[in-house]
Amino acid sequence: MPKTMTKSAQDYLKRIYELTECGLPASTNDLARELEIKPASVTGMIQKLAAEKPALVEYQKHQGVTLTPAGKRAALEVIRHHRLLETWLVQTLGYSWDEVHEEAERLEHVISEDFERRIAAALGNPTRDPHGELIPTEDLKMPVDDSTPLSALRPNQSATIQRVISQDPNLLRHLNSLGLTPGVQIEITDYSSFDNNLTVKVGRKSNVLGLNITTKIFVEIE
Amino acid sequence: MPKTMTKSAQDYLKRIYELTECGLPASTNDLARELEIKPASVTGMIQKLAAEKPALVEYQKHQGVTLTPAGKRAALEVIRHHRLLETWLVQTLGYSWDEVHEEAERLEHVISEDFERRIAAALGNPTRDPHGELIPTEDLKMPVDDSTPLSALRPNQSATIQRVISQDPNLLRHLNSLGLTPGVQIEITDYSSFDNNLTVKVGRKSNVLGLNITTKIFVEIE
DNA sequence: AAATATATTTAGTCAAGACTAAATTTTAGA
DNA sequence: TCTAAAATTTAGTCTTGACTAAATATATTT
Repeated sequence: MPKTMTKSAQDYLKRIYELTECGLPASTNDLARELEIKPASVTGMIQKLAAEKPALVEYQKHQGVTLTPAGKRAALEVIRHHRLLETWLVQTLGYSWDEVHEEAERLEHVISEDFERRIAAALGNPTRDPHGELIPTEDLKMPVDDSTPLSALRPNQSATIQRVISQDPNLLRHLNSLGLTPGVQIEITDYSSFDNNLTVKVGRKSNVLGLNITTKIFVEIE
Repeated sequence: MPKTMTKSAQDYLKRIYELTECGLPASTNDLARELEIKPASVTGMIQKLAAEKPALVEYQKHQGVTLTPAGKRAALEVIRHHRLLETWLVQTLGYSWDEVHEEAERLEHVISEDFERRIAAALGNPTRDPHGELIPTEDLKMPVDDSTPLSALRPNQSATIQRVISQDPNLLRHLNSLGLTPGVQIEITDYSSFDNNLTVKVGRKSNVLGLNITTKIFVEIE
């Protein structure tokens, strides 16, 4: 049996950041699901994070958690590490975008600020990672993203793929085989209001995509 | 006060490997000093390592520890990671040889075998790290080193520096400024039997070096 | 060989971060 | 509104890897 994996404060903060991006506090249950640990364990850790000298989270019993400014900075630091690492694994070591997540997930906690600056510089201070996710800046601000879900497009609209929200290797490989990766130009040629399927033209090939996929691809409309 | 730093089994095995390279078992006290923890803590961990399903260390009360074959493989794995990482930090990110140790010390525990293979390949499967230390091979054998301490040389002998045994950034920077780095050709021009100082010529410059330094530099005699 | 000094081990604590089971709160349904 | 379901928290346990203090074993010195 797999020995119980312990999560760092960094893991909690990163997940809380993700879960609260919509503006709502993160619930204990959601956090537990994301972190793959039991809700009771989450409650315990959250109480600790809220009690830190500069509190990292805002917490009221039964009301969920949000990040304090200090907690948000810590979260963005880890996310910046993660996304720079993914970019760098792809660019310099030939990883494909479906292989990088796990490796970055471990490295993100141990690299120094010096290392972070060196890879950022070596990569030319990229703004997006291989999935198209925005990389927090060195002063720990998250750039605003104004992309639209592909599912919102309709026939005759053209767009450029900005980001793909998935760490599932199978889906990523599938999308790669369809040519649906960040930076690629696409055109909508058909729409079925019955099942919400979109027909998307990439180059000279067309693919019919269901909602399950089109909500995970974000584009910039042209 | 600094919170108590916990060491992994990998740290123990690596230190035990280093301490037992001379052929003798490693003592509890020596290990405790290397790991910067208390001897009592070492005893506890060693007992656990000796009790693992395939034992990682051979241990008899009051007699010190040695590595079992399984423990030795684990140690060489970590050492390979460390040395490949140091090499790679220097070659691809512009670290200097006095800056790499700390970073590699953290990264060595979290990189995957895939990552290891990728950097090894990208570096052309190097045999030595930036300090000239031999890198264990992929099948986890430590190559034999036949170098001689510089302190053993006498006037009129020429040699090539193979390795420098130190992680002290100050000493490393000093040696770098003297041009005494792995690969460099040197010649002995003088020897003082009074204080064991050697005069070493590098290029057209000569430096008088004391025993404290000449025992840390290993060379191949020509 | 005795006596002290040094090294090592044992015993008992502590903190982190997980878990389970039970208690409690909140939310939703009738 | 009252009750059942779902979510959350509390209480108490476990494991890991440190620590201190005390006990014991080995080494050194005379």
